Amino acid sequence: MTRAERLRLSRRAQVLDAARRLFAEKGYHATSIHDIIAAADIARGTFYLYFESKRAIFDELLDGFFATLSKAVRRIDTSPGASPPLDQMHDTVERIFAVLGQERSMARILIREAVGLDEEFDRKLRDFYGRVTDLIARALREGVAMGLVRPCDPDVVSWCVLGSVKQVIDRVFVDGAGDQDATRLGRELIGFILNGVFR
Amino acid sequence: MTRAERLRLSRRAQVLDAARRLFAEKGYHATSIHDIIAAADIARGTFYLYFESKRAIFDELLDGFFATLSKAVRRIDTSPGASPPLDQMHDTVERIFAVLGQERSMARILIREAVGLDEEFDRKLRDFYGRVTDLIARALREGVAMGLVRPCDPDVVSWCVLGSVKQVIDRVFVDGAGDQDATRLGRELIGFILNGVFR
Amino acid sequence: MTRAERLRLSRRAQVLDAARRLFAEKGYHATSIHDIIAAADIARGTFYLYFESKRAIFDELLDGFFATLSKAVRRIDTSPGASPPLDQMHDTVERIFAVLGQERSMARILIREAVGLDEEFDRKLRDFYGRVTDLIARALREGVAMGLVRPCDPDVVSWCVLGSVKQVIDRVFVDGAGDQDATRLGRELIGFILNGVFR
Amino acid sequence: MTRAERLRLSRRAQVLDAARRLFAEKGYHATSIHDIIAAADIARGTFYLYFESKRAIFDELLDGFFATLSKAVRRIDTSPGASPPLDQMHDTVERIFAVLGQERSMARILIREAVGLDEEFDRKLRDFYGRVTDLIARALREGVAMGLVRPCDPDVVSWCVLGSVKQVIDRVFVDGAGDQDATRLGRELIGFILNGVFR
DNA sequence: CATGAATGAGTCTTCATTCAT
DNA sequence: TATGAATGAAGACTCATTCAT
Repeated sequence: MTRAERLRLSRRAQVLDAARRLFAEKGYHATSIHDIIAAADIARGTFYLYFESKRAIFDELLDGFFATLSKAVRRIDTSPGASPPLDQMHDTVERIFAVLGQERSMARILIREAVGLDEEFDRKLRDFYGRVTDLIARALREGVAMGLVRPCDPDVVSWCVLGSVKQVIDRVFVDGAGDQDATRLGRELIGFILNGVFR
Repeated sequence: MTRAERLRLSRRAQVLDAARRLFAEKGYHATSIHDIIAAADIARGTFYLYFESKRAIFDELLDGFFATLSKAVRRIDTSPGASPPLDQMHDTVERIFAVLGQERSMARILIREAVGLDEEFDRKLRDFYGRVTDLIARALREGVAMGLVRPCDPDVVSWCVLGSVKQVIDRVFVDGAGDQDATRLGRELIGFILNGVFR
Repeated sequence: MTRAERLRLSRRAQVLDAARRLFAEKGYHATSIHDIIAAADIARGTFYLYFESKRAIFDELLDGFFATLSKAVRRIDTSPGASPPLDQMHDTVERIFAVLGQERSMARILIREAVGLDEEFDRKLRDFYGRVTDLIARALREGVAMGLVRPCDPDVVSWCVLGSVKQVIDRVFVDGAGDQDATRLGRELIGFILNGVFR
Repeated sequence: MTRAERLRLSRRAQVLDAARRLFAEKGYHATSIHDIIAAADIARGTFYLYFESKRAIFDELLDGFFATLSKAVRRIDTSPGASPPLDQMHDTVERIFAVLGQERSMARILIREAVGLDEEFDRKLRDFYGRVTDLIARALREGVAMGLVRPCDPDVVSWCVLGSVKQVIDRVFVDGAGDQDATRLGRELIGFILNGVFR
């Protein structure tokens, strides 16, 4: 990598950083290009050298975060040698919480700012969450087949699972409801998902 | 009520209707006053005769829907003569689904467009959902005391319950995932909330 | 005069009154028809029953005040039996001050609000002040002829006289510089006009 | 100064120029941003690049003119070696007339358009004229002490002096009463101020 | 006479994007 | 690459005036 390329990359990162902070803080619409270039300390034209538009930079932030999150969410491995499904579930939840805890701005952007922005973004969100619920539903189907999971509509239940996770994230990482212990939260969450509220 | 008053009301309703449809369709920001008055077939000034601003009309729509929804959500009555808690739960879910089914635009506005609009709206949403989770958490505490509900953190679990409901609503009434049978959905949802996924 | 006519007149007066107060207080542009009808406690349409437009009511106020003021300003009578010119001058100044003292709102409107409103008003003001300076210039010419007034350009000096009077009015009746004794002010003013500043 | 800076300055000047001309011609309220940008041949946004608002540009014009005028008005120097007070007075009047003669638009704006615009502008005018009358009153007091000026209320007389000057300016530079010889006008004006009308 | 709902031209201002240097 | 001056479409909102009742 040449020096120029490295500079270019750092410039990009610098702008992305400023944008992420601002989008999380003020929201997409309330953040102007002016805000971003002021925070990144670059000229107006320079912004458009690295990004096509305001939308594009938001897009990139979101896509990057989808990728990060996707890595945290793994399909449950039910092959003989794998660790117990419950442990895998736990690990996924912990990985998700770890990512969100480190990138609260992105958590906020994902949960608050990207919602209802426009059709394109709505589609992206739907796709991402769709991939997640597909994983969950598939796991549920396997679970049912194995007799571990009670008979249910795996699709509807997968939405419930996703909704539970999202709402906990919203309260904890976006609203910032107290500085909760992520491990305990994960245990409560998984406890609910597995057992519901009944004794 | 005089004829003039009736006219006035219908005018308001006419504008509110157009605004609701547009906000749901295109989102808050993408909907301009121009769009609203064109859809309502009134003059620019007439809009401001009935509403203070674009924000104000959105506010009114949202507040009205909060009121409607609030009526659907009732505290679970555990006094001797009351019907079984489970039935009450079912009824609440059915009432919510009924309201949302009839007012899909408002469902969309609530779930998509009002999220992350600005601090004022965020506060409103937080307040509304806060009231709902308070009701749920209180019911859980009573349930625990009565030995019906397994020991858990009622707050976290109340978020999970809310999240489950919201996500199902999102998929069904906003994305419009097939024309699902509301009663069946309610049963699946409640099944999950009560029992989780475990057999 | 019929009862209806009397009512009509009082209505007019009521509106004129409100308008005068508001124009003096907030200025022509900052005063809206809404302000006027609210203050006069009449309906929007009623305003246009009595006055053609916002401009028209301002016009009427100004014209009325021109008439009142014009009555206060009298040509100096140099015929044999008349009272001394100096006394006449004094009397005119006192009459002007009396009118302005009673109608401070109109004083303010005349000096502040009517200036630079539009060409039509500028012309009206020019005409009024022109009539006044004509009177003054004519008196000066007679004075020169009689050997009372020093040789000078009567036009320029008439402007100076008018300017002196206007500025004193501005300071005293518009800015309200202390509650000055009108008689003393008049004496100082006339003293200056007659003798200038030299000993 | 870089080329860019020079360009920037000339742009500003170009806009200021157009605005000055328009404000003088049509008045503050009748001049729209549209008029200004059309006259200056710039885009709407460009205007706001250089000026915060319509008010701000008017402000700047007025402040600049106050500064120019203030330089023309000098305190009368009565120290031993100074030129005769009368000559100094003459010089000040000539300087004022010279400035106004060259900037008729600003003369009109000062005398007509800035009057009664709003409280802020009224205050500015009052301050400026207040500084002028303070200078005059102080000179008068010294004159009285030196036995040159007849005993009088220096404040009231200072208003008269200001009023005389303003009215002459109004007639000559704003209404444009003939192409008067400024020197002669100055002499007539000073003659009046010093001696009044009496022989 | 009185009303006040309705009108719509007109205003100021913002801001994402372009492009000559 | 980097700059930032320039652009102009688009936005929300005001208010004098009209007219059907």
